Parts: sequence; structure tokens; C-alpha cells
Amino acid sequence: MPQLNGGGGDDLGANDELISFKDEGEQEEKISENVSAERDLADVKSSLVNESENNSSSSDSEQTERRPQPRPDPESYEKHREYFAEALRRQQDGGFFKSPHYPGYPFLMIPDLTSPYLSNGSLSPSTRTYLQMKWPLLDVPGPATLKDSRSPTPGHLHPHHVHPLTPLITYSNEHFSPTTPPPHLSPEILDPKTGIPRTPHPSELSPYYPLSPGAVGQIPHPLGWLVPQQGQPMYSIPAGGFRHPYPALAMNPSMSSLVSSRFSPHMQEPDSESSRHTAHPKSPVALKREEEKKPHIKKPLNAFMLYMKEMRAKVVAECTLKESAAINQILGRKWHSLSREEQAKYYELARKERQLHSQLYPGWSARDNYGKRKKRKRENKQPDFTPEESLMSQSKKLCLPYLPTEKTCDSPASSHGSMLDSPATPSAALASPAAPAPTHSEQAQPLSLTTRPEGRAHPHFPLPSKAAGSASGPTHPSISLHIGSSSSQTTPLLSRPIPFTSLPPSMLSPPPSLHQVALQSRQALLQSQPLSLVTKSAD
DNA sequence: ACACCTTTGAAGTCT
DNA sequence: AGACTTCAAAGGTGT
Repeated sequence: MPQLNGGGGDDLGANDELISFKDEGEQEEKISENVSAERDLADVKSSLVNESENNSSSSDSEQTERRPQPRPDPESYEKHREYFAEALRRQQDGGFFKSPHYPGYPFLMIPDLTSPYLSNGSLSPSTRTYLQMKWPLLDVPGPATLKDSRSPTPGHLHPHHVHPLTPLITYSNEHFSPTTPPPHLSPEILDPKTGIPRTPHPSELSPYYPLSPGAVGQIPHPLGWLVPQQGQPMYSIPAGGFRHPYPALAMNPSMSSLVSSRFSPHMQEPDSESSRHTAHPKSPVALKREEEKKPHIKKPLNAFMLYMKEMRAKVVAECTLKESAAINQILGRKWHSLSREEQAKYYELARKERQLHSQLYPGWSARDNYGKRKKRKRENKQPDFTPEESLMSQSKKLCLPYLPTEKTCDSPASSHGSMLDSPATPSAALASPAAPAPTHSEQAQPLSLTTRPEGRAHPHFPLPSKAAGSASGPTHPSISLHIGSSSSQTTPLLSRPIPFTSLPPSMLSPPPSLHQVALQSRQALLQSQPLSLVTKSAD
């Protein structure tokens, strides 16, 4: 029985270190039991070649004709659910499954059901929370799975659907609808040669994670599945994405001979467009267009972004506000109300995210995305602020977090009371396996100079100077000036030398509810009154 | 259609 | 080295 690592997956060794395994030896044993023969792998490779060849010459419509699109199966949604349940059950049994959700990913991570963090469908960033799975074609399911068209095999799953418990990494759910089941849920989408459920052609799927530099558009986020409530694509890809159905294989040296020229993991020009026109010199305009068509590999989400993604729905549900700006203010406050351990989860998650991202896109740099957005107007930010105006501007930002945590929209972490009296979690975070790895940027969890109550600053997490710059940001470049001398202060509310000489009395009065704060935030947004958040009456 | 707003953090550039 | 800038998500709002 071929081991995944041996049967074409030996290149995944590096990745194996990326995410810690649970009972690694046992898992490998299970893998070998679960994986079918190398013959299958060879067949898959063969079909892959055919797919590749076909794709280069045949149109999507031809592919569609060859594989008639099934009618929408009213039961497919239930099949989804059944499959997820099955997948989780297999995991519990130590078995493996595979999913089409992550063809661009050399392995899958599925939540470790044994993790104490796993509850309510939420996933822990704990290093032992994920089970690493080999991904697609190399992870050939057992014959029963392959042949049993009655049950929704992984290859039938829609990449967009995000089940709350799904261990699958999703990239986009924009097209998913329970009432319009994805065509590839049907067993028709089997490799004609192998009978193995194949990863559907891009025409049948929305695009995934394009390891291919030729992919067009945005890339679904590798850990998008960690945000079960919505499953929005972190790296979404517009229509007309990949031309190759197996972009993931670019990550696999064993397969690279088949597709390397097409799917180099490095940011190269896609052949799908460029190579066809190599005979003709490109005009600058054409070059520019192609440049624009290059995949937009988004930055990995940082800890706060991951937190926001997870919590936004809750906050929105608990509040009537819809404006993200206001929601984000709330989320920012809630973020700071989290304990060290809770934040550490997200820092760890973000760290893994970055690792994964760097593995998937070795040549990618955040710089690549510079200029992708239109330049913001902030260039003309407060150039001529008077000191008083500057102070006011700072006050707006600094005041918000000092509003005690609301009751109506509170998070469990902050439900004990206001942020002012929620002490910093003891140094457990440091001992926690989920604590950020001591990379150069993670030696200390960044503290928000603008918002974190002094009492939360952990002595073991010295304030990185970078955090000052980060916290101050371009919009509030002077905030950091008021932070440095605050370390010895202890009183939460007045612990920091916030230059609130003009701080209104309302700041110290009973705080408004979160909803009120949010409403005030909205007012602030609409009226651009720097202090409106704290000066407006709670009523 | 698209920039803005707003948050924190990472990573880039600039001085 | 430190300051500053950009981008990542989100979606209502404004131009």
C-alpha cells in the first residue's frame, strides 16, 4: 500500500512540519490503509495529463458536453451534510477523507475533534487542533468511496459550501445555494478513465486557490473555513480563473513534471494567456492588461482579521448596525477585551496562516499587492492639524476602547465587566502552545497602544517598538508619543498618559451600551466629529 | 463603479 | 532603527 508521502506525496515533507500532526504515526498508518494502490495514483496522473492536454485544446463547453451536467439534485444539500458528517466520523475513526475544496493545497487540515477548543463549530488555533490531510489526487480514496456514487464523495462536494463543521478549506461560497446544488455533486464527474472523482473543471467549479500564477483574480483564503458562519472567500477569484483543474499539483514535485511549466508555485506569467500570444510582441497595453490579470494573492490575515471574520457575524447579529466601520470599532474593542489566551489563539492562527501562505506562494510578497488598491486619500491627512485638533483626533480613537464593554453585544471574554476591570490574563498565554511563535514579528504579541488598557499589558510581552508604529498608524501618527511613559501606571482608566486634558466628563460617566456606542460610532462616521463617540449622550 | 470608513497586525518602504 | 505606508475583511455610505 502506498504511503501518501511515498506515492507521490513525498514532497510534502516540508509541509508536514507546517502543522503539527496528531498522533502522527498512527495517522500515517491510517493513511496507508486508506489510500489505494499506486495504480490509482498512476491513473490519476494519467488522467491529469489528459485533463491538462484536453484543457489546452478543448473548450469548457466541450468538456461540459463530454460530461453532461446533472440536473440539480434536491438532495444534494443533504448529501453535503451527510458527507461532512461522514468526514468527521472518519476523522474520529482516524480515517481520512479528501475534499475538492482545496485543490490548491497539498494537504488538508481538518479540525481535531479531540481538541478541547473545538466547540460550537469554532476551531481552535491550537497547534494540535488540526489534522493534516494529504490533498487531492494523491489521496485516493478507497474503492468503496470511489465507486459508491450514491454517497457524496469528496470529489462531489461543492467548494463553496461551508458547513459550520466543515474541515474543508473554502475559497468561495458565492455561488452556493442549497436549492441549487452544485453540479459536481453528481457522481457523473468522475474521471472517465479511473472512475475516480476528479476535481471538476474550472468551468464546473468556481476557481480555487491558484497556486498557478496564471490564475486570474483573487485567491480564496487558505483558512477561510475557519470562519464558518459565512465562508466568504478570503481570496476570491473572479470568473475565468484557472484554466487548469489541478493547480494544486504545482506544489507537488512529483507532479511537477506534468504541470510545472504551467503551475509553478512562483509568481510567473500564466501560460494560458501569455504563451498563446508569444508569437506576437505585446503592446504595453496588452502587457498592462495581463499584468492586471495576474492573480491577486491576498495577504494572509492577521490575528485581528481572523478574529473579525469570525466575530463579525455575531456582532452584526447582536446589533442593528450594519456599517462595517462601526462594527469594526466594536470588534476592535472586543479584541482588546479578549484574554491573552484568547488572543493567542488568533495569533497562532495567523502565524499558521502566514506559514501556509508562504508555503503556497513562496515567491509572493506583500509588496506584490502594493498599489493594487487605489491610493487612499490619507496623504492629505491632518497635514495642518493644530495640536488641539490633533489631540481631538487622537481622543476619538483613544476614547472608544475605554468605554466599558457593552452588555447587549458582549463577548464571553468581556462579559465579566468592563474592559477597565478585566485584568490581563496571567502569563498562561506564554506557556500556551497557541502563543505566537517567537518569530521576529511575533516575539511579542503586539499591543495596541491606542486601545489596550494598561492593565492588560503583560510584562512578558514587552511592547515592541513596531507596535507603536503600527498602532499609531498613518492616520494617527502621534498617538505613540503618549504611550511610552505609561508602563509604570497601574490604574486602568487613568493608567496611560492620555492627553485628555479636555476629556469630557461623559468619559467617566456610566458607559453606554455597545449598541449605543455603535450608534455613536455611526454618528461619528456620518458627522466626522472626532469626539462624538464619547461626548454624545448615551441617550 | 469605486473610494471611504474603521479596526489591528504584518510587512513593506522610507528616512 | 524607527517612522511611516499599505493591505488584509467587511459592507453601508457617498461621490
